[in-house]
Amino acid sequence: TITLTTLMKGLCINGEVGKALQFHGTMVAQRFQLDEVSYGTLINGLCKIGQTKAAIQLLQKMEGQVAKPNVVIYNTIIDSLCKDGLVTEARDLFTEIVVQGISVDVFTYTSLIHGFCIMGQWKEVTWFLSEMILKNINPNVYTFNILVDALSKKGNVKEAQNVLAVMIKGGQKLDIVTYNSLIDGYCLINEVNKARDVFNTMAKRGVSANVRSYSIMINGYCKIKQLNEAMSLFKEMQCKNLAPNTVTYSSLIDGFCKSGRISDVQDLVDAMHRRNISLN
RNA sequence: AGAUAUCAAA
Repeated sequence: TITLTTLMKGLCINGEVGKALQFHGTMVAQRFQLDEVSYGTLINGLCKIGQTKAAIQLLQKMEGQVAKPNVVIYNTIIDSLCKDGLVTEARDLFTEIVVQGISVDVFTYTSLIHGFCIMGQWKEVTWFLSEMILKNINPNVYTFNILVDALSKKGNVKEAQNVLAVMIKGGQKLDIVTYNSLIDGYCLINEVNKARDVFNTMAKRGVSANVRSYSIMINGYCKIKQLNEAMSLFKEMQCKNLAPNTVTYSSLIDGFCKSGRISDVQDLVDAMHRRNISLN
């Protein structure tokens, strides 16, 4: 079963969810018992290609099986519903499984909180946050990062900073995603110098910038037309063996275009070709 | 030894 599940996961990663399902069908026809992890793999495969409906159908098929849906499978579906913006449906499913006696966990709450953040439903965000804490399911770095990101995107970096303070007080280490989210928050309100401070502090705290951190900073500088600073970070990242990607180049190209520096744009496009970075 | 949650351009 483990071997077959690994194989199906491989097919899903390759974008061949259809083949994985076919394979599963063949197994079932031969009366081979698949377990909940196998079903979880397929359900996740469907969810990740935007087929939440089909995933739910597969979940319903499980209900008459020996392999019963577990919390991981429900978490997968709840997350997918949230990402589709169907937070009401996600919450209904959550209520239903709690009634069924399934022990929900930090994944369940984190997905729901993310969903309500995306929808801007802050009342629900705080509700689920307090509920999980009451149930002694402690928010982890993923949960906190979602809050930092959502507040930053809203332009509320002050509140985002408060979340960082809570994390530190609770002994939760900040990671690269925490910093990237906050840096982006400052860039979005055009406080690029503040963003740079956070970027520098992060290194001092032993968290090294990744390609995304550089892309965020470069984009911030491009948006305020500080192309020299953008280019200097662009060079710096490459000294650190961080390879700029399509997103990094897009920010730079956009910045140079808007400043009418077409020959610099040409150089960037040439560099992309040389490095086999796909243009989109 | 196998399945689920967080961050960047347009």
